[in-house]
Amino acid sequence: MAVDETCPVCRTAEVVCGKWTLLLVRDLAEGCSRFCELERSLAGISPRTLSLRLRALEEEGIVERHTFPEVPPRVEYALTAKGKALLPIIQDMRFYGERWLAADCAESVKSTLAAAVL
Amino acid sequence: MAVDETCPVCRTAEVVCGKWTLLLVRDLAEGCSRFCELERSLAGISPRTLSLRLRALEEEGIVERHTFPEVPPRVEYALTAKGKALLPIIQDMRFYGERWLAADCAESVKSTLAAAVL
DNA sequence: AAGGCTTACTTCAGTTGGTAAAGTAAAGAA
DNA sequence: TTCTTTACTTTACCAACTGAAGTAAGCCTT
Repeated sequence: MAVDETCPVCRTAEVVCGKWTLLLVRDLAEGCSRFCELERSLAGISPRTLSLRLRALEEEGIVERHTFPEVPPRVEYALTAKGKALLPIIQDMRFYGERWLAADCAESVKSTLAAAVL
Repeated sequence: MAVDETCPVCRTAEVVCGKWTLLLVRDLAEGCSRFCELERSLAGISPRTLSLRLRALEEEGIVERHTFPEVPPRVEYALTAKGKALLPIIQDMRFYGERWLAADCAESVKSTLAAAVL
């Protein structure tokens, strides 16, 4: 990616800015732990991307992977402490989305005005 | 992108998860306002990407653009209130980067252990 | 008068990252 | 014997990003 490694914001951006990464962390935090649960929860993700993302996050020490030698195979994923430490970012994103990116877009102007008043 | 529009985290992710977007917002917050300043600050960004990103952020109401009809041309960019509202996310990312992604990678294990102790 | 200077871009060809659809393995159930 | 389930991988394709170069516009030097 060739971004400045001395900047902590850049380092975090490299970890976090892949598509789906933060949504995946959120779902893991909310209790989804299996591949197909995550696949269903992240409607639209391709299994290839989910697989790549999980592997990358595992390498970075953000998720832990536990395999159970059963049939059909069972694999569970969980956040490490390093992964859970990302949750404040997600909480800020939730707040921002609620406050500034209203689901019905006509409201966004109103809320901008409301913000100016507050 | 086909992500769930009813989820505020997803809505924010769509705005924010382009490469460079958050770094650009950070630099705008820190006072960079002109195209070439941003280009220098975001070492490695292509002018095409910077241009596309600025336009997209302008459309989303995150950045304001002011052109001055001078020669050589001058264009200044600034964050709107909606743009400044992204700064807590960036602050969290800075904290995460400092705490969990140490510049000298050998330290990351140590800091994980330190975290477990705290 | 010719050419260089600066800023703020655009254009083009090429690489990287993500998607869609299908395939694989393994063993118990019908 | 074929069907099911889970957790993927494979292949081919498309969209986003990169790097290098080019453009416009007018003041400044030679």
